[in-house]
Amino acid sequence: MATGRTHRPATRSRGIPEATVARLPLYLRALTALSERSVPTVSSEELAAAAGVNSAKLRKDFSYLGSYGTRGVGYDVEYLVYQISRELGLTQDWPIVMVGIGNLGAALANYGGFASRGFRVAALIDADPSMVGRPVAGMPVQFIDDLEKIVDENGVSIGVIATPAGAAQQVCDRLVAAGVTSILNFAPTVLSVPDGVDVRKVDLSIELQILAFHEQRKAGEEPGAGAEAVLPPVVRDAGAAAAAEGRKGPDGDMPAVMPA
Amino acid sequence: MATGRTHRPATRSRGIPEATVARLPLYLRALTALSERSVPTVSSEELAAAAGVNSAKLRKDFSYLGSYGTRGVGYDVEYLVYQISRELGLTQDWPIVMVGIGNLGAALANYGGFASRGFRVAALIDADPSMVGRPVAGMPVQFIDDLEKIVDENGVSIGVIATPAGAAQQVCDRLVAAGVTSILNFAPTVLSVPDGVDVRKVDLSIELQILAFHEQRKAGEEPGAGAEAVLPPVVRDAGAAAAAEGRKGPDGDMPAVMPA
DNA sequence: GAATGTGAAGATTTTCACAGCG
DNA sequence: CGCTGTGAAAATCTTCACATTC
Repeated sequence: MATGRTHRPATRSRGIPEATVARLPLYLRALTALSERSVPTVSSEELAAAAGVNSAKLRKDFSYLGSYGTRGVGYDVEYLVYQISRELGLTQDWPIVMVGIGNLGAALANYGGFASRGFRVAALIDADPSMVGRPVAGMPVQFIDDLEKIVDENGVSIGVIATPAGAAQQVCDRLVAAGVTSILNFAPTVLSVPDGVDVRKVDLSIELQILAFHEQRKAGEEPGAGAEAVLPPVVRDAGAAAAAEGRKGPDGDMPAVMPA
Repeated sequence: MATGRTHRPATRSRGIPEATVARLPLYLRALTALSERSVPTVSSEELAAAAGVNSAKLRKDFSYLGSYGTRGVGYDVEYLVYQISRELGLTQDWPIVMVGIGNLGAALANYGGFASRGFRVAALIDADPSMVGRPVAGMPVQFIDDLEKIVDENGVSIGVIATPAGAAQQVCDRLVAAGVTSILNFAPTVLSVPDGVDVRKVDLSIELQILAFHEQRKAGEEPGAGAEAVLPPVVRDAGAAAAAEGRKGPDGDMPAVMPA
């Protein structure tokens, strides 16, 4: 590959801010729920509440798409569903392949929300020969040797990686070489891809760690607030570390001994 | 509840920017890998590459934690592992409960990365009586009626929701009432929680939709670049919409007929 | 009157670039 | 000299507040 490396720093998507794009699916879901209840129109205030954002942000977001509302009235639900779907590319059919049909992969394959809304699981692929042929979510698992063929024949451009961390980069390389240009990565690894390939990662343990950070904060804060008794969790044996000389932390203090 | 509502807008965590907090787990993982390979020190450049960020960002992030590096040398791997772990609150033991042991819940329970690094699955809970007692990930599923008791007895402050969307808010309310103050939500719903409770959401289909957006972009762009043949996906029947009057989209044009 | 659409202000995040220390 | 730590600039994102339109 010539210029290829990680990330895509500049290529901003035709004016629509990334932060807005990330919220469009939220709006779409809220709108779909309204649509199913046959609600004809909705105000920015109501829709924002349903989507869990504030109304100014929602209106700003929509302003990037165009003027789809009516002043004094609100937004036409069906119309907006269509416009956002179109913007997100969900009026097309996106065949996807899932690689790595372990616990998580199988759960994802069975997950309904996956299959809905324009995405179609074209194939499930695994490297374990004993998995091959076994039906998961009503579809036989295929062997990884056929990955390139499967991608090619189905015109797949989106791949989902749910393999163990060790296999992820290799699988990723093969997917990319076969023509996949978007990857959703569930393996706890940083994937390196050439320019022009998008990677999104979903990492369960990272989310938990972020929560733990905030949770820790709460424990040391206002002892009256919060819900019920927030009993401070037991302090574990405290991992490992090297010898410190003249380090300064923002707390000022640090543990006198850092265990190895 | 008195003031309670959604989100927590102001309460910035003791100076460390949220964006930085979100990256600390990434650094930690990269550092842990280095540690296992017994690498003693690492430069911001190397570590940044391993974590998939750029080095200026990494150094800035670390500067919020304190001066933990050595100029001309780099960072002591073990020391940094310890400092970041501590900052994230991972030197404590966090008992968590998982509610909703369906496909996804079971997969999560089995997911190793969940149990590692300070998190301990204290209980698996489900509302389906036929699940109760069944062992999942070597642990018997408990009935949802005991939720409050389980949370209380184990001092749980972090809950994971992997129920169907319809049950999520109800489960959330019970968790919060029982004393849980951080929630990781896998159900495709916006959860409403009182102030002081953190919610993080992981949504598989949203991630896919964001990828689809970028994928759609690529198709309409430079037809030479990208990998191999990017065959444009088949256009589906195009969902639903209302009649349009004088709307203007940023493209100027829009479909003449919008199917209902 | 009601609610959108949006400039402008404010806040946060990223990047630059280099002073300062080992 | 090499690499960290960090002010300052740039970019991005959020919020305000109100003119505009139905």
